[in-house]
Amino acid sequence: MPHDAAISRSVLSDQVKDRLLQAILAGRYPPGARIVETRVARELGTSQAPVREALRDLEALGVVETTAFRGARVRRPTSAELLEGFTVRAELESLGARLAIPRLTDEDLCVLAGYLEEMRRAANDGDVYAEATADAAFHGQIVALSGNATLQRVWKTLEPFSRTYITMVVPGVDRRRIAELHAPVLAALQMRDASVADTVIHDHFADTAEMLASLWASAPPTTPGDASPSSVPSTPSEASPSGDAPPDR
Amino acid sequence: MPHDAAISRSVLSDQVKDRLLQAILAGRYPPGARIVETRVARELGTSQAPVREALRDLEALGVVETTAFRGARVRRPTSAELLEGFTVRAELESLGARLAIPRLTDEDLCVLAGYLEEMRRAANDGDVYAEATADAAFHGQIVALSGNATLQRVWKTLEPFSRTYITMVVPGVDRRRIAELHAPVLAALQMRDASVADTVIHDHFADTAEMLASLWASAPPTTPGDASPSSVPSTPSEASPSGDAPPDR
DNA sequence: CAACAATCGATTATCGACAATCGGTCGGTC
DNA sequence: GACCGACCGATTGTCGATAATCGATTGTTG
Repeated sequence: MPHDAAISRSVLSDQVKDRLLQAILAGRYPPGARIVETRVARELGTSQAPVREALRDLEALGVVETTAFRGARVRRPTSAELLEGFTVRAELESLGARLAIPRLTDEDLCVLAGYLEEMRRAANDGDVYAEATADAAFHGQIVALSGNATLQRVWKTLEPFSRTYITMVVPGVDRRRIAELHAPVLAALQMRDASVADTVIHDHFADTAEMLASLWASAPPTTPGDASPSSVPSTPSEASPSGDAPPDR
Repeated sequence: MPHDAAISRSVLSDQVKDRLLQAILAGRYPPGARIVETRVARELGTSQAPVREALRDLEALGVVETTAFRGARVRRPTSAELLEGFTVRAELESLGARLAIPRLTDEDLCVLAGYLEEMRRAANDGDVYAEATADAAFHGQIVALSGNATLQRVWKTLEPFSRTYITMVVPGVDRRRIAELHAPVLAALQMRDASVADTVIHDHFADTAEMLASLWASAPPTTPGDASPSSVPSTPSEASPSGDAPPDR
């Protein structure tokens, strides 16, 4: 009953969107890289139209940024912008928790605990992608359990934006520590204490922000010669990460 | 030049988007009405593509709802959904105020006061559209002054959704009273007291919600009998001008 | 008469082609 | 030699046409 996003995959635009998002999350198309409609269309064997729509969707998600007649490029949020995102997410998710708590069933809590367990496992195995997915699922589940569809809608436009860059911009972080940051949140929900949950969620984001900030102190993500040196190689296209002017070829 | 929303209007999709949004806000295309791409394209003398993109944008704004292969229709949020939106907005805008207060200049406060004055004037003149615009500007200014671009982005995806239905679904409300609901918010900002602002903003939305709820008690917007069929009789000559009689009355 | 399958009209999703626009380069002028 | 304006290649924005899909209708069968 809950799963509704499995069928109707016959819409090309959606498939293209997923492929592109996956490629961005995987590190191809690093921040600042340009995404050319016609080229993607050729590569995927489709027409320009589905790619175009996919890019529009990605723009709504805040993953890419498009300018009229100048095309789309992967957003390169400044560290300040990422922290901003945390501030907003803390507010939204603590609202979500507050609304969810009176409605929580034991089953819901089991699901959340399962995501946390999955995060730990993935962190131990070094499976960055799986961990990011479980992380997103954990936070998303809290918002979903709030029963507030509008909150859910707003949150969904915000989440991929932060997940993208947490996954790739910060290669040196201790993933196990990130996983453990979620434990107090789960605990607060298990106690069904809204006030504690509120505090703990704000702390969660503050801690994460602090962790990122300390990393940036040594390897700021906005300086040239920056991010993801290891994960860029695959595509034939250029995508020189530094200055925003990668003159093609 | 600071004004950036005047130029680059050569993009048809944007023009179509504005036209459609305006038409929806004006009451043509009442909630639940279907919007047919090809028909709109014919009416506006464009191709299907720009209309399609415009609809995608409107969907991102939450104004319309599209299903694959079944097209787009104007969202008809339930009263519960609208209240949900208020809950979220209260949280976002109180965050905005908290962030804005340490940065507020006297000039900023004058601008806000100006919007409030404009609301009062419009409410007295019975200019519903102008009042809704000033209302949106007031709230938007608070969020803008927060200096948090992400917050602003998220808020912008939420606001038209509310505004649409406040403007049109609630014809009988006392607009002057709504305008006055903003006074305490301005006062709190003038005192630069974040805690008071937080309380007052939550109250503002709670009051608005209560006002709407009491109106719905007499004329609930979701009752059966108003469903789309009768009201959208595909009259080939579209949209009888000036208040194309929304279903109920 | 009810249930079901094939068909039809309407509309969306996709395609391939074309025009509009951008950034940059090359040549000309002072 | 520096500044300015017209071409150039590349890419996006728009178009018209076609294929794919949906909902309803109609005809058939028990």
